[in-house]
Amino acid sequence: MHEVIENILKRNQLSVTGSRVRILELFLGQQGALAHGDIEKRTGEKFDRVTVYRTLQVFLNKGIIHTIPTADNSIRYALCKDDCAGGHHHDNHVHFVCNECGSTICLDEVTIPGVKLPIGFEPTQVEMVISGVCKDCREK
Amino acid sequence: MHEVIENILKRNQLSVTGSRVRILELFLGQQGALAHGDIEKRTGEKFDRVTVYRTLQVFLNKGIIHTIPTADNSIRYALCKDDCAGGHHHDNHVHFVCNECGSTICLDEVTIPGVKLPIGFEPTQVEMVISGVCKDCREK
DNA sequence: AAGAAGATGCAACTTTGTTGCAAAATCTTT
DNA sequence: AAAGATTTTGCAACAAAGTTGCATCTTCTT
Repeated sequence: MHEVIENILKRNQLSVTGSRVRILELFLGQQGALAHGDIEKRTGEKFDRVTVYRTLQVFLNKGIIHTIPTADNSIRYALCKDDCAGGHHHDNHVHFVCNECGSTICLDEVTIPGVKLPIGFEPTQVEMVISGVCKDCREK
Repeated sequence: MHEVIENILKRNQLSVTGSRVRILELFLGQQGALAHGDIEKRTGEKFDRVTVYRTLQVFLNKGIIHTIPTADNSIRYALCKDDCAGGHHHDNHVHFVCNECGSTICLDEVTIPGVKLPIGFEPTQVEMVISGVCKDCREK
């Protein structure tokens, strides 16, 4: 596990530091997405709020994580699949937000269908967020 | 114009007040979506910040406007088409965010295609946001 | 092991959003 | 058209979220 994390960091020319390792651990340890607040809580407030902000910012710039749009105000972050290059990365899967448990899940296997835009509009990125009840909550 | 606005308000059992009229004017006077900040600026800070928040909240509850999810943190609001009933309204069109001019546009004529979710997931709402370059910016 | 480069924590601050309450505006009724 | 009931508004105070500068501490390089 720690091997994998060091790898991610080094591949992106990032130094291996406590907060970066811990935050990547969190992302790797679950399939869903994390909001800033989640991360603060789950690290046991071990790192400064500012450090978490800056770490996430760095990960975003490097394309290690991506943001997920939500209808409510909160930014969610999720790990990118390996082939996301810094900055412009391709994040063409559907995101699911569960209204019961609040978790956000990347449905990597569900590809976003194409749409035909009116003439003149030139798309560069497509996001699709589906909210409802997730598998785990349905089974309860 | 004012006729139309009064109509919207009365249809929703809302009293006709300065801020409500002005804010609806803004929405009707352009095709895109507005963030809270836009509204404050364009009203010339004539209304209290709190009033704007509360007005938007009321419009949301009545289904006069709807929110648009964005990957950055800002909530955008746009007018609903007439047939949105209070609370649960159907907002099944694609939203477009222009990276040049920053405007958010409802593509009412583009319907969100259906997707097949993995077993167990039960969707209640689907949002689709496409970013890129809008028609107006392309033509420049 | 030492120096350079980079990351962290702290403090102070800005921006964004919320709540309670008194004053003001709107609507209803006569 | 005015009085009273009901809503809405603005203010103040607060809470939460995010940012910046700077000194200190870590990490990386050689």
